[in-house]
Amino acid sequence: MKALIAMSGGVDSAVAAWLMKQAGWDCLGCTMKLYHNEDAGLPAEKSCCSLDDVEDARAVAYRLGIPHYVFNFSDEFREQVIEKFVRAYLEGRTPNPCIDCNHYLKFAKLARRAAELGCDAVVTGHYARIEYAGGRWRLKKALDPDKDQSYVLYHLTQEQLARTCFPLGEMTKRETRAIAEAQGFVNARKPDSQDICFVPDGDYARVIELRTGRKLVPGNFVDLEGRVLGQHNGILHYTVGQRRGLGLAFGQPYYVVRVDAASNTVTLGPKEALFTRTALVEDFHWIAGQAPEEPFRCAAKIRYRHREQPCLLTPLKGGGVRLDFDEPQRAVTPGQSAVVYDGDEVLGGGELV
RNA sequence: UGGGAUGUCGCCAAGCGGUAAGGCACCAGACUUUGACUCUGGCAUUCGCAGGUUCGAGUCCUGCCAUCCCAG
Repeated sequence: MKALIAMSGGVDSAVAAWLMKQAGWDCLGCTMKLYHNEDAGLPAEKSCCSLDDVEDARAVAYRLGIPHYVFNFSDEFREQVIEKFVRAYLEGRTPNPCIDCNHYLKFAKLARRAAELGCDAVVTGHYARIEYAGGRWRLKKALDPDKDQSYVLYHLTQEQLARTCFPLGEMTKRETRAIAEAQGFVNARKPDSQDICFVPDGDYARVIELRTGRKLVPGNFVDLEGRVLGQHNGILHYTVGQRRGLGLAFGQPYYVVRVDAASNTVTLGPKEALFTRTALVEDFHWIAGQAPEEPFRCAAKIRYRHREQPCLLTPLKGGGVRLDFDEPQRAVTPGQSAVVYDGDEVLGGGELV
């Protein structure tokens, strides 16, 4: 059996490759070139596919004695991830580009490439598990709850799951690092990645300005009743639930409650104003392949770093879903993804409206 | 111009003779394969200005300045 290993240059995918090799697979390593740092006007460092990272991946592949390729997917990445990211912000939403990258690049573009190369499976360093049970493939949370990344994988289909391996699904980060250390991988102590890969310094607003050539338009901060509280620096600097950077003082912390692109307005309010019980999700993708007919109870995550919350899911006409949480949830944010779980299993997900 | 009130960190605000609370904002760090949130730490040698009383004044006295309110 032959596997194509997506090696980012980080420890996780390096160890994933090692594990596959140990399991007796015929391994091919590859690193996707997703963007050019220069596009963001930044030096080539601290990102998931800079030159250094490619070199790290290559070094690990060499050590494992497996071939290593670099695929230039920058066109697809720009069209499917960066442009969508920019569009979302201009419309007042808050995107999660990692989800799109998995959806369109790793498990679509890369998977097709794998097939062309005669590989039976695509392998990544994600912390998640895949199981076949009850007549279908199931995506499940990683055993290590602190590292679980199943949230960003909800777009996977039955066909993709059948041809994907997540060797780290039952590992803890500690174990992963220990293996890397034992194997003498150059990236054994490399820090975990963070931030958006194509926005290494965290200033996403600047990247958007740079890419659109659009000057940000200041507008009003308003309170829940519509009264003007002050001026903002352009809608894309704000996201629902945000506290810092408002520059306004009211005896208590104030947060962004809503961002409205049409009126170029950012609504602010106290913490209590952020809680809502109902969330609407559009274009819900069901991993099993088909949507249930009836409402049912489950648990849903509204953002990456949060524990799923119990709720009632109601399928809607048009492929969407309504989630009614048992407890009001903080900062339901349009553009972020809601992912639904049944215990350890990911049932599917979609974008919050 | 009379009468009243107030002037303490960017904003709000304790303090009432004993040597500047707190909140918000802001900054830094931590956390984090999205944006956020959160957490920890930092942040007025100085109290509108100038004198005076006192061992000692943001706190008392005098004058000035500024702002607000009510008169007119």
